[in-house]
Amino acid sequence: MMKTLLPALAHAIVLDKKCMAYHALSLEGIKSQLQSLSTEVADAYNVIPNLEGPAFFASSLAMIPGTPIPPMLARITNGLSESLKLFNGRAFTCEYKYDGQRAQIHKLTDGSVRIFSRQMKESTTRFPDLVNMIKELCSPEVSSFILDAEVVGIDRKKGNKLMSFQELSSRERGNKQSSIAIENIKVDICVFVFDIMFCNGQRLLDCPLRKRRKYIHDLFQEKPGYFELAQQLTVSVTMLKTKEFYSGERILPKKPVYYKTDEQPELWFTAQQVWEIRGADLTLSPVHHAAIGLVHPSRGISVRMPRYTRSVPDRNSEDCSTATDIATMFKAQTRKMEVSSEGQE
DNA sequence: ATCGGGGCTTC
DNA sequence: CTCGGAG
DNA sequence: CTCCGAGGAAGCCCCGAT
Repeated sequence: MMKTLLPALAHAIVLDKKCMAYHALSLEGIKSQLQSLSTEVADAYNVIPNLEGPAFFASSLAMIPGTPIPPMLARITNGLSESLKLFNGRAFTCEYKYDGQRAQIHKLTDGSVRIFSRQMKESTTRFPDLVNMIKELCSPEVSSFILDAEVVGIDRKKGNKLMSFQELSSRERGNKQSSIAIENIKVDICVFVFDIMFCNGQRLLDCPLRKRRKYIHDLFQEKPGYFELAQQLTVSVTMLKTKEFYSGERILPKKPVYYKTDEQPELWFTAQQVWEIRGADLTLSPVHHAAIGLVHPSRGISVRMPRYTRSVPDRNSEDCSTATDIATMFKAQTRKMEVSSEGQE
């Protein structure tokens, strides 16, 4: 109840001590003073949720690695349209919601690493493997930090397949005194880091997410299946409308037989929208099948560095570029060195 | 030595 | 985690 | 709208009964 009790206590103390010249203020003035007092203690609690000791009352508040901070929590919306409204047309970042367990990872100035749960309880003894990963993958110049991450169960024998929350929770717990034994861990974990709140004595919460992401990227070495940055995507409104459009019955249960590709995407859609794509070049591809057989017997043509430009509503799917069109475009472009060197195969 | 339930923690 | 009441 | 408590599923931990 810290968000209720703390402001109340602060009000009581200040009013009792008559620290401010309240008699000189209007009622509205007093209210506004108390309001800002509430904000101040709430801010302090968000950095030092531990009311013992002098740190909480220090004038310059700083996080202290080893003392967990209240986690930033998600808020539920009614759906995409409501989220969209909140961002009011601006691009925003989406992040994959991993189904695991929240972990606030601290590295202390003495070199030790400690893990805290969403409820700010210490869970270091449950994750000795995570502690080792951090020590291994953190740049030596980083003396202290606080990271926000999701720990997910992972099956390394099945191509790093992520496991369900239930499987992760079947992992041993350990207790305050003793860590679980690293040798007979039955559920491996991968850590997906999505934020860094503090690093080398510096509070980072006030700098943009983009920048915090870059800090993580620069200060840690990623290791697939062990320590990864959370997957994210910055989305424009055009893309979102496309995300809404391709839903429901427009998602197909399986690949239609007349779709000629070896690609194995997660979803298949009906062909009903024509998109304009801009690219740097057309290249011969061992993977993609567009215009296969027209410029090379076994290779198709792909777009190098493709970017979505716009959808073309006045064309239906039968009116998009054909294999012949693509072959013609490929032959017309000036840079086509692969053709001459590999065309003889 | 083994089992089961209450306690605790996660989501 | 979700839900709903209090303010 | 924010805060907070109630309540639920699932799993490990621990301790007392057998």
